[in-house]
Amino acid sequence: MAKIKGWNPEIKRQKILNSAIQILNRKEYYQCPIDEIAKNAGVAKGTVYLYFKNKEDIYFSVLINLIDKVIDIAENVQKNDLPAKKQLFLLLQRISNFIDTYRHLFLSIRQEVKPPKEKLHDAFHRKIGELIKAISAIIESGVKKKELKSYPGIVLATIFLSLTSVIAHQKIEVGKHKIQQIDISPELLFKIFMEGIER
Amino acid sequence: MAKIKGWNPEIKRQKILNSAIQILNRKEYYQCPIDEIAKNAGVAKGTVYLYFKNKEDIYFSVLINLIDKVIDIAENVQKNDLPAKKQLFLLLQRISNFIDTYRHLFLSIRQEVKPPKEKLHDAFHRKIGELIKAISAIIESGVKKKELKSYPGIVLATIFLSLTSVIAHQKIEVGKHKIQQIDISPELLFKIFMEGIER
Amino acid sequence: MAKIKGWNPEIKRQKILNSAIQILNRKEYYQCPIDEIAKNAGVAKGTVYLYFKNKEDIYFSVLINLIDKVIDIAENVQKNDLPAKKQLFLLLQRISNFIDTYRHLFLSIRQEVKPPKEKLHDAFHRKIGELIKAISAIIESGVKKKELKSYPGIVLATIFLSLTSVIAHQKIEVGKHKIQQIDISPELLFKIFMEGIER
Amino acid sequence: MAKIKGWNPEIKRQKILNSAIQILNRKEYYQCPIDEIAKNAGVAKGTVYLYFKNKEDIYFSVLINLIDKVIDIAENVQKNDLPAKKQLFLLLQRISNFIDTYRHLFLSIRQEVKPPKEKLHDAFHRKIGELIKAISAIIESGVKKKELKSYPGIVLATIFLSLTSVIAHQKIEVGKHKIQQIDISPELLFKIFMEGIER
DNA sequence: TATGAATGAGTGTTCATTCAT
DNA sequence: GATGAATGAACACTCATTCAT
Repeated sequence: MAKIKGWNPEIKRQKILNSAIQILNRKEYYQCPIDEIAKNAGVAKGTVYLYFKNKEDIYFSVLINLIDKVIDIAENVQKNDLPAKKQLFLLLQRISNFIDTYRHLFLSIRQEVKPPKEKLHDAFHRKIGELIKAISAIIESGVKKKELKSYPGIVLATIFLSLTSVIAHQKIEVGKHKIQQIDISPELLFKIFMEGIER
Repeated sequence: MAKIKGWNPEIKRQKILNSAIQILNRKEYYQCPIDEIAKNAGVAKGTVYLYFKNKEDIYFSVLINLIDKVIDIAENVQKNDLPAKKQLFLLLQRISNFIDTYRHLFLSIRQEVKPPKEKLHDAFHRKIGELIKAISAIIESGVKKKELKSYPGIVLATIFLSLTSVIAHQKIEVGKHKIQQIDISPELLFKIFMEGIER
Repeated sequence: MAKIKGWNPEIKRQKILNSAIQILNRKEYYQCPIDEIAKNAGVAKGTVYLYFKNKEDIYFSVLINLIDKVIDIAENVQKNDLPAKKQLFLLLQRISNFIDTYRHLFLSIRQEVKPPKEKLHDAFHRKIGELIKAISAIIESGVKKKELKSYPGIVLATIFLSLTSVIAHQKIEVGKHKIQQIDISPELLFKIFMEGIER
Repeated sequence: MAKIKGWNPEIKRQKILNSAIQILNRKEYYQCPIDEIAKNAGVAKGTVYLYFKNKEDIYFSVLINLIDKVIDIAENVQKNDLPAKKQLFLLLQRISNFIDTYRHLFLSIRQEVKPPKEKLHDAFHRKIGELIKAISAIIESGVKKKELKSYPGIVLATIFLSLTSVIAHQKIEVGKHKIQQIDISPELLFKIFMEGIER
């Protein structure tokens, strides 16, 4: 039988991926049975294995998918012809919003370190590299335009990314009350990143 | 009669804890069977349950134990009567060394977000609070002495802690080669934190 | 698509149930690992959990299944248009035979008292109620026809059921010799139930 | 060191036994850890093993202890020089009261059938035999005095004992309501045993 | 005699993965 | 391709029993 006209395996793959993103954003990896991801995607368990090699593959695909979204944000920000400083602040704000939705997974990205299976992890790290590059591009344009001090773009991008996790740790509720009373606004964070804390 | 002369439960508890620290620093929580932790500590599985309520209890005890070590570092640094700035830099260096040994677990600390059991997690968060306080103390003394700009100590401590994870992400080897070529030294990181990046 | 043609979950469920009946009839509940029940049924341990929620579910399902068999006996006996007295005797005989095969489980039925999980136990007790009703029906027809004294059917059914356990305790072998030399035949038991022992 | 004057191992044994009776009357055998029995008796776990060979030994000792109490009841009743019928009724009443306290264990006695270890079970069955004998004695005196029909005492005693379990099954609460509405009083039960149900 | 820390076999349950349909 | 029944390895946790003190 010929393929159904217009049938696209990518669509179903994405459906499963989106389901996985939801589930994995709620709980730890080991608390997310494939079956739950499948049901949530409206497909059978076996179907998941037609699109992903195994559970880890799903996991890293989710992370990569998420990083892609952040890369998109960075690239969109860069298209503006605002000053680099403004772009960077905009980026921080948008990532901050992004984190509101994907906090748990976002922190997973930052945390992921030791992979059982090399291949998957390599792809993941290459993707992280891409993200750093995308942020780096904004920064380096700022360096070029003398808006920013001339540190290597990659270095600053790495630090910038690290700062975003400050945002992610805000507003985490424990029990029924926030545990950290302080709210570090993107504005404040950005100011400190720009000006430092030394008098 | 009851307690055997010289028997000390804390010693064995610590032995198990140290074993758990080793194992949990190597792999994810769900990949660390209690049995492995026990064997590694030189005791039987059942013995672990004499000292810890369950696996989660071990996990959070490990994290708390680790945070305690960092708190110790911070408190020791503070005892010097060096300028706050120097203290802060010293702290960054020492945490950097600390991370060399406990990288994976250290990142777990930063990442820990969704706890199944409230009680354990509350204790964990209180401990994180203590750590922030300890770092904050150093910073506030710097603010008082006009070495640092007058931001709230807790805010800066939170950001400072976040920066340490930049260190943790350095030098992560994937496969047989570093994935990130850049090396962000504590010196560089500190300079940026102090002076900002804006020209 | 979904269900394979001819696949019938009831058949496999029953297969597992029958296996469980065999095993549980031989030893105490806590001495019957799920794994043994599974192997005996020719399936894997995991398969058991596709058909039963947990071990208790198996246990109560077994008991209910067994009571159903006794209810069937009672209902079949009632279909005869023999006098109630004859029916009652027939019932005693048939239950007596039934007990030969399911002695241990039959005594479990009588003994079951303290349930950890309400739901399962409720179903079990409802089933016991059904059995009492079925026996009661025979007795009440006898009361109506003035064959029997006019006690409430449920009362007499309860007592009747209790008498059957006299049968169950017969012929229990301990070591290699019967422990109770006496044999109380269904005939004798029935006679006493009918006529009493008072002179 | 000499034995402490008046120290009696039987006293401690009995203390443990009483504790075990309490615990085992509440839950199933397999749900009663030795440790709980020990704590409840105010001794250490190890101590239990100085007085009992293993858990089964405790269990059968408990049952035997309980049967002894019923034997005592029977023997006390027999000492009266009431008519056998009155004695039998008295016995039923007293056992009924006894059951109020030891219902769960009492039903265990009736149910116990398949023992893993021969020796312990033999002792148990011999004790059951004693009980039957004690009840039998009352009955046979009644037979001799022509109060009762001349069935073998053992047979009637066995049936009599079986009837007591009707009492035990009364008033069992399931959820929050009695499951069996009927209350079969000792009086009614006795009347039926005496006179039968045939018209 | 008494203790209770230590043991490790045992078991209920979960869940990633496979494969016949 | 899609399904979901079947599998069985894996693992947390319990608890009877032992034994050094």
